[in-house]
Amino acid sequence: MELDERKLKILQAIIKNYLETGEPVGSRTISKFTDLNLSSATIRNEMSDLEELGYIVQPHTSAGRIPSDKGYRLYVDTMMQSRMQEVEQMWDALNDKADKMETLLQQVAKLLAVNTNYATLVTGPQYRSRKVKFIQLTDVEETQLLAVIVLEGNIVKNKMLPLAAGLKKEDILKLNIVLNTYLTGLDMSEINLSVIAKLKEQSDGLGNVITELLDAIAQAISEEEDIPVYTSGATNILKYPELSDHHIASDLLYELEEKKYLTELLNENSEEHGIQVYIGQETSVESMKDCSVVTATYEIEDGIYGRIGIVGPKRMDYEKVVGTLQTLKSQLDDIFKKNKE
Amino acid sequence: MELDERKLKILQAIIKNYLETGEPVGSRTISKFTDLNLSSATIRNEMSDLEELGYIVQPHTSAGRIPSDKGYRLYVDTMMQSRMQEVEQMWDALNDKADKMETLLQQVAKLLAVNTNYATLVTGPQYRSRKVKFIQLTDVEETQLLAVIVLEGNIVKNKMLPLAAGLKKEDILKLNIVLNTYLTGLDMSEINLSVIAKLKEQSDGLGNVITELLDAIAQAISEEEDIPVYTSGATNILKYPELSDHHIASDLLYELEEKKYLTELLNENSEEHGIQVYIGQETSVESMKDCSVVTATYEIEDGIYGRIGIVGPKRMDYEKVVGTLQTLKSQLDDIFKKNKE
DNA sequence: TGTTAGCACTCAACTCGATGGAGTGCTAAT
DNA sequence: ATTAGCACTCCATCGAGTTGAGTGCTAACA
Repeated sequence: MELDERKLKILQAIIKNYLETGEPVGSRTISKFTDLNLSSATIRNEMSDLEELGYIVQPHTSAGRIPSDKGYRLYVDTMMQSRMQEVEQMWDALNDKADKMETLLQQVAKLLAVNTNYATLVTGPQYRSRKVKFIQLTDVEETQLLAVIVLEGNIVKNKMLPLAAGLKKEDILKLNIVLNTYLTGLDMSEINLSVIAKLKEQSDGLGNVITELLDAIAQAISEEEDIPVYTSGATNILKYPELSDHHIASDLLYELEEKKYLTELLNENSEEHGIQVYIGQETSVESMKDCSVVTATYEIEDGIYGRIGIVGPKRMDYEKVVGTLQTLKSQLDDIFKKNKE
Repeated sequence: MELDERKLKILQAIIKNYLETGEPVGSRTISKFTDLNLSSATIRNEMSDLEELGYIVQPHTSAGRIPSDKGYRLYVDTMMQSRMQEVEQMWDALNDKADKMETLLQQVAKLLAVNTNYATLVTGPQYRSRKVKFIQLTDVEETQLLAVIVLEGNIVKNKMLPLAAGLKKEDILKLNIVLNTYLTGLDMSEINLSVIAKLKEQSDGLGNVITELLDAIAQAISEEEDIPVYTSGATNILKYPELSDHHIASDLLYELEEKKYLTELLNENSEEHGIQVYIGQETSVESMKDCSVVTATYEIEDGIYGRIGIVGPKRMDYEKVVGTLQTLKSQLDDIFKKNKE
């Protein structure tokens, strides 16, 4: 059996209708809903075929049909055209905040959640390992030393260290020079014993301070390694009856709060930079088997990417979601490109 | 009518039992449950009295009784003794992370949530307005200027500024000196026009940079003004049937995610530094009228306080919660005291 | 006078069957 | 190939009846 033009139209109509109502849709509805001018009986025959082909399923006999994962997949793959959205306010709201990465991304997540009524995810940049760009030591008070470490991508880390007694201004100055000379451009794996030895050698008598500093730097770099995931609008999922079931909702909300497996999900197919749609079991995350997840990749710097995504019911408005993600993606790209200039 | 010894015992038994089961408790249960050796009929009479006194209520005729807000209040006020808890792991887990405020507090929230099975809140320090302690400008690259601003309480803020062309090393050095000289020890309200004028006067020709810098400083200070609230274990509330009702849970989870009114709640009675218990309508937050909230205040620095709290069903294990909060509070106090030394 | 046994009464929760409606599959006619 | 018609299925809903927990009241008892 083939999936001809008419079957496709009917399938499309079924999915569209189901997306709106959330109820199984019957043959009579389709008969009226479409402009095909076919009787419900004919539709029934076609629907029977579509079910046999695996695109739709019946929750139980004598109920209407709902799309299967395969049906959604077809819909997403073939029928989706990007729609430009009325997301002007997004742009404004974003530009306001475009300086502090953390706040920005949290803001993006929130914005997206408000606009789509789904739960949203945003990850920061996924560096493999950041390189040190700049280090600065300052004595803030008599007893406190402030270490500012700037990493690749202008990530700034601070660390307060207790100031060893007897460390003079000129010692600090010297340390600054030595540290910058030997560490700039290196990442974690490159700061090995020989580098450390050379550092200590060059900083006569200040070896113990160096050790502490290196700890701080190591911590700063490794802190960035587990990429942060920002979520928003988690409670939106309660708006969809099929997800607000006690057990499902509980698992989902927990995952969105804890973010244990979310990173895995967002790292999946990370070589693919377009828009990804995971339907039902296609996700690797157990708690999301009744949802669909749509993600997009944005570019922060050359070769460094982050992701934005939304989590919602299988019957989500794919067209709109994809459209929104696309515009948001390109806006983020713009912002980061501009920021770099 | 008086609340005699026996009535108190019965009330206590009712509450205890209700805390465990979550079900209205009847006279027969109490008759067996307590060691008073009274028949259910006698208990019934006493319960009738207790209801008249307002300590317990019937959800409907022919149901058992549940504690009223007034009943809980009495219980909390009179019968609660602090219990030292098996929270050794807490201490360890906390000490590991005791350097970065933000992470620490998030960690505390999580720890508390895991230990109590309720939703938890933690606020950072509530300064009125922070004073500037130290400012440092550095040229990280040819085109970028890094401003590090240290505020009272060792809150470090960074801001990247585009570097105006033609700004020389010695200009930056000069700016550093001028800024520190005139701004150290001032808070937002004290940086007025006359100070700004003096600054510009002292930094011949670099007035426009100053303006930008002051913007950055203002932003850094005001960012701290809306105190951050960290939450964890929000999904725990779904574990309690009386809160997992669709509407209630949805409102609660939303509030815990958005944190709109939480700050208000945590600021309430902020002059009172002990443990606070809000039962039902006693909270100012609408969405929490079916919950109880317990908060404790901890000290970060002399006169500067933060708060930890938990949100759960009215039938919460007050004894345990208060105990846990107390030990956690004193541990936090210790950590910050130590950090200061 | 305080306590208790006994009984009638109440009410939510549950079970069960009947009903109705939405939807299907099949068949025969067009 | 399409359609009208019909029997059939199954879920949702509603109401009646039942159950059980719990109360309030009264009368008897220590």
